[in-house]
Amino acid sequence: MKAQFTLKQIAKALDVSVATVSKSLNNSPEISGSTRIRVQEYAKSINYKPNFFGLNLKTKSTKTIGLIIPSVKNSFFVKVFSGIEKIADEKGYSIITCISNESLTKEKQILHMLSNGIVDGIILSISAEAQKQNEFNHISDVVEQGIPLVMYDRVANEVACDKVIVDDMESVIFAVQNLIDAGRKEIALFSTINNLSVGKLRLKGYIEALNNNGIIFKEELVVLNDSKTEFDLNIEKFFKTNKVDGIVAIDEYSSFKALKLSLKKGYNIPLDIEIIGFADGIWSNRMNPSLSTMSQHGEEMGQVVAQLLIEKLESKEEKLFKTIVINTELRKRETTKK
Amino acid sequence: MKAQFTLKQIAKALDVSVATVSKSLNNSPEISGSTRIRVQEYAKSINYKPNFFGLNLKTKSTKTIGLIIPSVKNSFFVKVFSGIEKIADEKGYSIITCISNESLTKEKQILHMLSNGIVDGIILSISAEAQKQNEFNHISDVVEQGIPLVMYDRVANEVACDKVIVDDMESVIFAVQNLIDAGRKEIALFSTINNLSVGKLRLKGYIEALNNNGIIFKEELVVLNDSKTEFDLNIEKFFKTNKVDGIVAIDEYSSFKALKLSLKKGYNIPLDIEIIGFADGIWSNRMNPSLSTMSQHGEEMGQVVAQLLIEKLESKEEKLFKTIVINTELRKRETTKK
DNA sequence: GTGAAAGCGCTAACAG
DNA sequence: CTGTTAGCGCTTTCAC
Repeated sequence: MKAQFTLKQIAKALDVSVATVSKSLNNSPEISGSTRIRVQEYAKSINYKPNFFGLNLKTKSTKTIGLIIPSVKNSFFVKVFSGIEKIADEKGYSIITCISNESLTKEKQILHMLSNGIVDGIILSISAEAQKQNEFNHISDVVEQGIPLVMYDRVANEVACDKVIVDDMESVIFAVQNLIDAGRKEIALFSTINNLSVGKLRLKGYIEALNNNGIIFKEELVVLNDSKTEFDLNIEKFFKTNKVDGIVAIDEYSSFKALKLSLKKGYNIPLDIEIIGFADGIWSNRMNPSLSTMSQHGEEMGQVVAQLLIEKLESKEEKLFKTIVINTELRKRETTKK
Repeated sequence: MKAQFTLKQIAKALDVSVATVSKSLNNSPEISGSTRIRVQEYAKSINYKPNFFGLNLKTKSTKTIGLIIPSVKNSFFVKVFSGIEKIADEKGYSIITCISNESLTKEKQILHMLSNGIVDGIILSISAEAQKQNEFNHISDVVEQGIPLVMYDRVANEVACDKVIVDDMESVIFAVQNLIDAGRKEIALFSTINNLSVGKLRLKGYIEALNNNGIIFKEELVVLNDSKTEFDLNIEKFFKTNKVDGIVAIDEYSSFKALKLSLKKGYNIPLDIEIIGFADGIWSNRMNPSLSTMSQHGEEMGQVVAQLLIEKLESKEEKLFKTIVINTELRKRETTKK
């Protein structure tokens, strides 16, 4: 790579000092109009760009945010990413994106890598493995080191920091209540994320909703798994042995399985059975029939997360940690009745 | 943010010089075993991390790659990203991800931002706007500045650099031939990406395939658009006035529209009509019926792209520019006959 | 074996 | 108004 131009080179070319060049380019009033313009024009003509490292070594702020995503296979995270990127861009921040791939080891590596001064702050959603093993010290370490950190969606109470979450429990209560109000009696719950905090909260919501309506919880109507392969087996069995008139599926994978297998079983949707899933809106719309979902407002969540972090970065005062809850919303499509 | 530990602090704490600390941490043989170990252990105990900027100001290499994605709404790019990230991670590189949102202005900004030394090399797929306006000077500038750059999927012949593309024309020839071989006579082509080079190549493939089989090209069987809203209008009209027995849809959006509207029209798929799309595999599978697609191997493409760039970064010699073509593959699902 | 010193590109306090 | 100087955190050459 050819060397970039430096202040020194400009200074020599124009026969002024480095300081003069620096000040001119920064529009310092100390410098006379004429030299300022002369320097600026020359800099422009050679396409001068201040070196990122020289710059930051001094100023300490990099205007860069580290983002850790558990998986890009999950379209929710892609949406959140998109929201974060939007705000970051507006505020002049760049994003270094890292994928933990649900691995604890990888998550630790990334966090270590990001805490060398390359980013001003970090945005993080916890990997499945870390949640399963309840290990969060690597995250607390970063916080204690003084790097502003915001957790989203998958958070850990054990870590003292800002958080942005979805009203997981309430969202499922709402979904189940909706089916009950539509006259449904036998409502199943599907999940492939029972290892995640959000999965557990959503299950709680299901139980609560049944309780609220005096409906007895039936173990056989609940298919809870950590993995897709396991789920695939159980769900086939489920449809063979059970007859239900409503399904709430609390993650993307189980949502589409619910739809596919209901069709396969010959159910008329939404007459015989109504389904409410948790899944990407665009794709839910593309289905036949289109799938009703609890929208988690992924993009909005990303925007809120980014705003929260940037606020923190740009205000000096140590504020207390906030937890912001994003409300979900039922998007009725063709798998529920009007 | 609390200050990171620095060499200076370690030096003071251990009552040695900064140079000694630096050398010890870098395992220089100049330093005696005992001090080396003493320094290393102390550094570890305080969780010392070398400052990114101090480091790079001297060495120049950042082990960071800049990635420019036109849109994350397109799952193909998300897959490519995932492949790039995988290889980068393996080779110890970080990724700075930027989204141009199909905007030329944004693309220019990003490129400018990335060429200040923060990244060792750049990976880029051109925005729709740049392709439409045939403006690539901002990209050539970067290349001329000496920053290694690899373009993927949406490339410009005007820019001299490494490229990774898909066999767009051949893939459509293959898809159309497949339908013809299955006895289909009236084959439509749907596109919402007629502004992109890949869209034009795919259209060419369609025409070529018809030619190869002595079938006359009928303008009315082709729905070509730049935008989704425009396409939505035209496609409704299309299904009202035409009867076809095969569809090749060359982008994700038109693929699912083809499926949805064929079902709506009451076609029996794949008996009355066969459909081959270009779309994300996972979601194609989740459809009812599942959609047959030309798989573009997004993840593999990403891996190839990353490998190509990193190879370039790590070899001194100026190699000639390569163009690597990734072969597509027909994934038969339920919208084509066995 | 260890340390002093220069320098990477930039900013900023201070002198002139 | 302009220039000198020091210093950010690190590596590296060269003395000691």
